[in-house]
This record gives sequence, C-alpha cells and structure tokens, in this order.
Amino acid sequence: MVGDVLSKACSYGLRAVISLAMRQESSYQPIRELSTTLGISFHFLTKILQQLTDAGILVSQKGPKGGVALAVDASRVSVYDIVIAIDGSGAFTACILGLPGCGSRVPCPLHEQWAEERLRIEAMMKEESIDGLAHEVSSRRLRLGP
Amino acid sequence: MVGDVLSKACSYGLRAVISLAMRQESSYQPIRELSTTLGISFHFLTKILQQLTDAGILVSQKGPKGGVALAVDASRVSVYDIVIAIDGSGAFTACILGLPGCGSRVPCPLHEQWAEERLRIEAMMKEESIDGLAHEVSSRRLRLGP
DNA sequence: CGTATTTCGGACTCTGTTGTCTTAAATTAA
DNA sequence: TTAATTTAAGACAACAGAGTCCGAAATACG
Ligand code: SF4
Ligand code: SF4
Repeated sequence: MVGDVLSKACSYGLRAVISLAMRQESSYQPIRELSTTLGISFHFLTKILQQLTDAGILVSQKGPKGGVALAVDASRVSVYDIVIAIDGSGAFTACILGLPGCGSRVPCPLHEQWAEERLRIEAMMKEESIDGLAHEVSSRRLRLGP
Repeated sequence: MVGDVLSKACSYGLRAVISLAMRQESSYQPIRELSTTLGISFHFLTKILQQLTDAGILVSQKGPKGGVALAVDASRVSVYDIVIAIDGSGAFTACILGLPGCGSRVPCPLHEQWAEERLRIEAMMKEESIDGLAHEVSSRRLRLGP
C-alpha cells in the first residue's frame, strides 16, 4: 500500500522489540509467544528477528528455554536503529518524485520541502528509544497488537 | 520499495502535471510527448492521466491535435489534489505500526509523534501549487525527468 | 544417548503494483 | 468517405513485498 514509510517487516520488528523491552524476566522469550501475543505470523516474525539478531540488536538462543532477548539496554536502542536494520537507509533517503540518480544537485521542485520533512522524521525516530516507548505502553496502556 | 510515501503512479502523475503547467501553448499535449520527455512508459502514463481526467484535473481530447491539458488554472491545483486523485487519502491516514483498526483511541506508542509529521506533510502538499512548482522548475532549471 | 524444543535457512506461494500490449472509439484532415 | 492519429479500456506479464512451509542445526533435559 501507499503511504508506507515503514515496511510491514519493519513495523512488526518494532512491535516485537518494544514488546521484548516490556518484559520483566531476563530469560529468553520464544518467538512463538511474541507472534501469538502480537498477532504476527510466526515464520515471518522469525525471519525479521533474525535480521535484528544479525544486526546485534537481539541475541538468540536455540533449543528449550531458548528464544530472543535484547542484546543491549532498551534505552540504548532507538526506533531509528530498528528501521535501519530492517528497511535500510532507504526510508530516509527515498525521494518524493523518485527521479533517477537524484541527489541534491539539480533537484526536483519538491526537494527542499521534502528533505525537511524527511529530516524531521529521521530525527524523531532517533529521539524515540525503545525503552521510552515500552514505558509509554505500560503506563498509558497503549496498543502493540490486536 | 519502502519509504515510498507516494506510489510510482502518483509521482509520475505529479511530474506530468507540472510539465503540463510549464507549457506555454494552450493546445492539447499528446501523452506520447509527455512520456518521452519524462521518460515514463506511455501506456502506464496514459492510465494515470486518465485518472486525473476522471478527477476533473485534466481534460483530454482524442484524435489528431488531441492530448491532455489542465482543466483548471495551475495555481488552483495543489500537490495534495494530485495525490488524493491517484493514491487516495491513504497516504495521509496511513500508520507507522499499521495496527488493525487503529484510529486514535488506544493508540500505539508512536501515534502522537507520527500524527504530527503526517499532518505537516499534508499541509506542505496542500501549500505547494502546481503553478508554483512549474515556475520553480523554469526559473531555477530544476529536474522533472532524466 | 535420545527426544523435545527452538532458532536458522531456504524454497515456495500469494498478492498488489508496475509495466506491456492489443483493440476499440473518437476526432481531424485530405 | 477514408485514413491517420490519439485517448479509452482492458487483458496480460513481470516484479517485489508479504506470508507459508519444510527440513536442518543447536540446545536442554531426562
Ligand atoms: S530532488 Fe530531492 S526529493 Fe526530488 S527526487 Fe531528487 S532527491 Fe528526491
Ligand atoms: S496509534 Fe496512530 S500511528 Fe499508531 S498504528 Fe494507530 S493510527 Fe497508526
């Protein structure tokens, strides 16, 4: 669909990581649990979280008592980190008109306006920590799933 | 691709309409000309411009000397109008986490931050007129195609 | 050791968008 | 009227993102 700044994979990943950050126990959480509570396909979520594991954001453990867990403190992980790990930098360099080979030289007529919004979104995502969002969800009883 | 706030169809339509607004002559411009100068597939562009014709933004004329032309003054058409005509309102209501059935009640933890950016983008697109952009392209020799 | 559990890895299908092609309808001009 | 041109309309192929499925590797536990 149009209007997707983030891929589904990325928003799924975000929801899972926030969910992990809300967890009290220090044990691994099985992906199956995450997928059922968040209402996301298990196999799909597995692949997404593998990317986050590769990126060093999560650690995983196979076998019984296994699962995934945050590799670093949730306060050190931003929304931006997750987006970069899953969607890559494209989300912050993508263009409105998508002209071929378009940087800032010989720009399209919407470049300045769009670049400003794009920067604001990037700054917002860098600002928001997974830890902060997890606390928001807990204290204000917000939603992460259906 | 991710990061696409606008579909390809929509950005093609925008480029074509701006291109039309730069035209001096009051005659119809064949879609074939537009497609070659902009580097867009003729048949694809045809379908997109048909949508704009249906939306009352363009008028079309079949046969020799035919083509498309702006239906109203370019100063009266905004980027927003084009986006709505082609991509629909989804671009301005789409969600970061895309939770099912999510309005503003029981929001996700990013709702406020995202809603603000979304509103800014919508306002920016309403502010920018096709006429203004066309003049920018002319005076500053900006790009609309390859 | 053997078994159950869980992540890992790849192959596959499904779906919506993008792009191509063919034919029909309208219009102009000779 | 006939021919050339151009949009209109729809069928179809190609592609990418999303989602499914199956088997392999690792690990805990009896
Ligand atoms: S000028 Fe800027 S916004 Fe426009 S297409 Fe190029 S990079 Fe994108
Ligand atoms: S809370 Fe707002 S931003 Fe988050 S998913 Fe719902 S509507 Fe979208």
